Amino acid sequence: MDIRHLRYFVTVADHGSITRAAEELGMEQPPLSQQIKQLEQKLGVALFERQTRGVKLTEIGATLLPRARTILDLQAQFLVTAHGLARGELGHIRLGLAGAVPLLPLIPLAIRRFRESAPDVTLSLEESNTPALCAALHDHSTDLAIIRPPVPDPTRLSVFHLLDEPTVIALPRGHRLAHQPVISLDMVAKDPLIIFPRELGPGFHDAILSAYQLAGVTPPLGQQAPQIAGTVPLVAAGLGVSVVPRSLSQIHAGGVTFHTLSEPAPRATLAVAIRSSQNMPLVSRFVKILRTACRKWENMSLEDQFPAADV
Amino acid sequence: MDIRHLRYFVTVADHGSITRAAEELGMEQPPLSQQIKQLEQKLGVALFERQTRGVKLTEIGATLLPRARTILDLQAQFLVTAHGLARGELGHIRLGLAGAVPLLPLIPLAIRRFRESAPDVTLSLEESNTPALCAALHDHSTDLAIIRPPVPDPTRLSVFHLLDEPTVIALPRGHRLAHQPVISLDMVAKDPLIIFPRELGPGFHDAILSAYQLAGVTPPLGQQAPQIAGTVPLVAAGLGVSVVPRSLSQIHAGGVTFHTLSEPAPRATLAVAIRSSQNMPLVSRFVKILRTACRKWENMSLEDQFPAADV
DNA sequence: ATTATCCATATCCTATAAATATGGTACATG
DNA sequence: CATGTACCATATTTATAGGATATGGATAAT
Repeated sequence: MDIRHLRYFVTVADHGSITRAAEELGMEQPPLSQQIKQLEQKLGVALFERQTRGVKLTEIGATLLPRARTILDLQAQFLVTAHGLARGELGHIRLGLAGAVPLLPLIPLAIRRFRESAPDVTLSLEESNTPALCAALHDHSTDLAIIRPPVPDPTRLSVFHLLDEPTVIALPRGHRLAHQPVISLDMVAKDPLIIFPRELGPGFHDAILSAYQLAGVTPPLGQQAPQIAGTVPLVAAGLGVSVVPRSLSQIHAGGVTFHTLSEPAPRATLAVAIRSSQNMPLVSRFVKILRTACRKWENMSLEDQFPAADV
Repeated sequence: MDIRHLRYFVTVADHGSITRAAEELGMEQPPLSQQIKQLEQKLGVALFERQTRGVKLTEIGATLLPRARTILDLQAQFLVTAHGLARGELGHIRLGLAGAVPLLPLIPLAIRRFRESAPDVTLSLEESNTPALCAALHDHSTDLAIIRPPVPDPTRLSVFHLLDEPTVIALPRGHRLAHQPVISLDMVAKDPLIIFPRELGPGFHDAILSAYQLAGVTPPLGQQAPQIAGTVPLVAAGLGVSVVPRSLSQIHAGGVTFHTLSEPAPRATLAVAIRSSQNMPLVSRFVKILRTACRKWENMSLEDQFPAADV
């Protein structure tokens, strides 16, 4: 049996006439008669009762008709879904975000733009750390991840650079340098450095420590923060100072002040990673939107990068 | 697109290899490769990622796979259902019963036998009156009806005789003839006759009245009963006497006694009616079972006709 | 380096769906 | 009552498409 047979069956049933159904189907009457006959033979049942004027469904035919319709509907849905997937207009994307990434206004913006371009795509977000996100990509529990390079195991992953974000230094309220707009690392060499565990973001972690090293100082290590953005409250509590991506300066917890770092200053790099085998148009489109958004963003003024409403 | 394509798609996905899928499908590898390729072109998406050793589902392919499976399942169900309907092994039958018919042990027995022969057939019962049942047959709200002939409009209906049941006369407790085993109609000529409205069963109604006429008497008409079996409680209330099918003697309400009628006695005829256009094997089978059961039943002794447990 | 495995391409063949032509039947109409 | 019309069925031919066979190419295993 064939889907064509079902379509013929339904069309003939709807028109009550083989001749008219043939018109609708864009074919002649004799082949349609034969196809119906063949279907009946294959099924072993009479679907129609031949009358002098047209044909009429038998009871069995009437029983079978709705089932044939659902199969045809499903098949049509199948085609629509496939075409939609082909054009990246529907489906589901699971997006992983490295620590503190959502604080960068750029990212929510890109997500919003993507959802406008593909309204039928459902999106799930998950915030985690870079190594975990890479593992999630590998085991297919995430489709796309914005991470802080480098990735531990780049095999089977494609990584696209997004942007290098400047870092700032966070000082507690009342710190002796709280009034200095620009600070160099050697000026805080004696302040305990609040930093996140290296496992949560080896790239950024190492960037911070090597910047200290370049500055020729070795800070005492303060308490470990549970995540990248988690350093700010600890600074606020007076446990030390911290070097964070500039986007974190949006957090105004407990009078913490953020100060531009003079060179040598680490940079917080962001990249987007996907599986190399990934060829869903949805994902490619998301990556494209992200990259163009980043290019625009890098040419913006500081005020535009962090709109007043957010700062 | 064709169901065959879907079957190929699913089989290749299950085996992870075109070659092995081709074996399973009983065909060679090259045509299967081509069909998969065609399907991908038609859908506009890559379903598989060709690898050096076998093929692997793409993300889109994995999304589409379960949908393809459901379509295949539905199609298989469709075939099974059609074949089942062809053999009369499944489906649904709506059976209409005229008044007081279920009291005849024969009918439940036939129903039970039918359900044994076709366990997957669902059966719905409805008790009504003969004209209403015929109307229900015409408008397809019932498939089969056991009625009391004649039917008002026999066009497009086929009626098969089932049996002629003797009638008995029902007397209230303490009636002057309560001890007489055999009674003739002229003996109760002065007792009010409890009878159902003619609309509920014209055939039986007329049979009763013409029997009285043949006996040369015209009884006073008592209260009308709401249905055929509804006469018995009215007799029990002392409102008169009633002529009922013998199967009603199973009702022992309020000391009513039932007495054989000497000639001229009406007969309560039962028949089964179906639409003439009806050609469902299920229905034909039911009719057949009914008729053979009736033939057997007519040759039974009274004790067998009304088993002790029921009488 | 060689073999084996597996997918892709090319060509041929067969099966089947569709078109054309025609016949038969019941209902409508003059 | 005869004719015409509408509709389905049958027969024959044609074209298309799926399948088989043969072969080539790429990659991993020995």
